[in-house]
Amino acid sequence: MDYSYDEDLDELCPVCGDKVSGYHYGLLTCESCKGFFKRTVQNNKHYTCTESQNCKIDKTQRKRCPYCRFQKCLTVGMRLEAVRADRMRGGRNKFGPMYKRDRALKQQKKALIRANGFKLETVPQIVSPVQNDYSLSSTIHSIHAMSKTLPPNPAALTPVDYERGPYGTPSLGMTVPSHVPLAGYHYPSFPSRTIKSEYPDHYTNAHEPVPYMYPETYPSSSPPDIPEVILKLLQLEPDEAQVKARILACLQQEQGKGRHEKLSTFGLMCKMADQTLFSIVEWARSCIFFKELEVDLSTVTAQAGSILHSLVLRAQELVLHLHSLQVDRQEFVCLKFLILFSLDVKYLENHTLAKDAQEKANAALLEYTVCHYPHSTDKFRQLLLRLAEVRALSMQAEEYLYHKHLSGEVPCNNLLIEMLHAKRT
DNA sequence: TTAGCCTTGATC
DNA sequence: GATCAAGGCTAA
Repeated sequence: MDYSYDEDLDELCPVCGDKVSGYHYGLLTCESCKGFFKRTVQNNKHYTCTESQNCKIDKTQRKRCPYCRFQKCLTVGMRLEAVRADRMRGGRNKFGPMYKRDRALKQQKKALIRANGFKLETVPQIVSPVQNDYSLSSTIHSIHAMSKTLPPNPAALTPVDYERGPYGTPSLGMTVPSHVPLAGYHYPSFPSRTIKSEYPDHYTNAHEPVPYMYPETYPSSSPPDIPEVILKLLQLEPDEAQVKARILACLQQEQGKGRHEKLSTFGLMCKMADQTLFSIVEWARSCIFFKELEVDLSTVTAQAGSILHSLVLRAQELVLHLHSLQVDRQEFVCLKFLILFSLDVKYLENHTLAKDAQEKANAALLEYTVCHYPHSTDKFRQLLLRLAEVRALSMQAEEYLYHKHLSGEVPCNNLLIEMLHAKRT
């Protein structure tokens, strides 16, 4: 084994978090998990868990519960079929092209990171073939895919027989090695091992989303005149890295749970939404003016909820619009603040302080935009237009979520439900 | 039993 | 010939 072939080895084993040594049985793993998986499958071992089948598996505790360790191996996507029944050494298996593709994708992402000067949340592993895939990477992957190809309908994926090639045609041209996969191993938790497409569309699609970067529009030598309100708002901006880390930690906590406790992809999306909401609430509470408001929530006119699909599409359109406007950081914090004070709630509408806050922020945004973008006089009007769009969209999303909650389809946290109830009573 | 290192051999 | 993902070996 070559231990220094490229920077992929900086990655952590999805099973135990140890350093990866290369691709093993379908994905990048460490040497010990590779050996463990091989021994388990070759020797047809069956373990039992003395706890509740949700033991935490990390580098220091991976030896404690082989049952949960093997479960995790399967969950993250290690493939039983890659263990050879004939124990033939050397050579390559049919996963070669998949490893190559995965490498290319990682390289592409790294290039993107370098080009944009930021770090992506996660570099996904190869998509797991198992149907009950609860892994964090694949979940994020799924969410990502859903956002690009709504409506999310996993059933729409065409099942591809394992002996078919990556592009949906029989792999006549693909060399099948003389050695055969170990077919005798049956694991009770995965009764159906139908192999889905190894190369879903979202994996072959090279158009990865590029997170929007705020253009620094003023020359570094001469700091611009930024209105005081905007400066205060900038100070209040949450540390994005911290927010990301918290959401990731939360998801990783879910990852550590047993299979029966784990949330579905949609559940994890809700979890992410929860964490994001907490951050927004924290930000709102610390906002100037807002924290001085008296809390007296009132009713909001119910609007017919749109389907999630149209909401997401509209949100994507909105993001594109904002992107094309080249909203910079100063404008962005202003918009955020104005959205907070544009909520369709009576106590805000009738509150003098709220009106003052809106007017000040509006004036500051106008002053800033006109001052810094004298050649795009239309920009301020466009910003306000988008502001109204964000407001309408957020209200519809809120309605949608609330009705879903009432029908029991979406688990929402208490804070959100209290807020939504309060607005209606 | 684990996990680090070694050997093998098909593919590039 | 180089690569690298299989299986094998063995000290702890």
